[in-house]
Amino acid sequence: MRRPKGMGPSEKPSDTSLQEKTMAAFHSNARQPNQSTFREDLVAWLRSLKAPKAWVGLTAVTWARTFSSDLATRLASAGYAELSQHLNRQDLLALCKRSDVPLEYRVAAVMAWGRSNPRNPQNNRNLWASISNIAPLLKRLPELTRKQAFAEFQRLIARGALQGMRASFFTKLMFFFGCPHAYILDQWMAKAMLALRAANWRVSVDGNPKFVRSAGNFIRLGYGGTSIALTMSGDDYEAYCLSVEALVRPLGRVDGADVECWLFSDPTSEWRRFLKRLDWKLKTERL
DNA sequence: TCAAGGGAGAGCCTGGGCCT
DNA sequence: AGGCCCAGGCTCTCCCTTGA
Repeated sequence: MRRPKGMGPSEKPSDTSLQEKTMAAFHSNARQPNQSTFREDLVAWLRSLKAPKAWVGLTAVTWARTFSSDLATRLASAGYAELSQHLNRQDLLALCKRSDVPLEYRVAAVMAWGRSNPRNPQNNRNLWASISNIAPLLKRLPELTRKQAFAEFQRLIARGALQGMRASFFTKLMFFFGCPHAYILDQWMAKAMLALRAANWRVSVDGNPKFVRSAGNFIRLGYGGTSIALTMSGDDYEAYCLSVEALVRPLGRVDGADVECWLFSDPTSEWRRFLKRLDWKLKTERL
């Protein structure tokens, strides 16, 4: 199936009835996601796309080399082949379950998988220096709810105990270290969910859908739109996870993690190109 | 045809400056 | 003072071009 004409923010939907239904849903601000929460035409388009290519990150050794040659050497000679390999999700999930691998090495593997700031050595040095502060929380992740875990992360941030790591990478740790039903929330997942949410679209003067982020979003990007805002709470994160799960059936996916893979897509996909065309620097507007 | 080189795009936090 | 915004950081990978 091709991309529907009405998909884009400045293009008119070809199906009038669909347009009416979609527009009616634009003003739905319900916090609990339901079918009208999302733009149905976008969901249908997404469902029709071919499976995205698998994400490929860095090896832990390569990542470590971006800020510490000593650490890179230590990882390379630690006796764990996975630290020198490009891991997929399943590989990384398996590695993170292994208690025989030092916790910080597993964290490095997750940071590498997500390509944490290879262009910013100082950031990664800060991140690495904060690991001892976050280690107790990481060990408890399997026993915490996703809302509790995210709230504890925010408390660490507020105390200044965690530098170089924001929600995008903490949620990766939540996912890989076994916090139940936690999903990764990075800029692309945030953008995907904001774009799918019908309340963030309006009808412009020429009758076309126009992307305008409303004020009621539980997902908030940082300024410039490349990071997750520090103002997101545990409740906000919980609402995000519920939204992901609400898309399992509409998108025909297996579970929330599968939805996340689908929405994250790959950097060259049609879906990603669509997201990039939207204006993420716009301030939120009150309806 | 293949190897080498170059350009562009991918990732995201921080610091600092401007604005209200 | 706090909100808002932008530039900086600068490696790895992919893809296209060039030259042997």
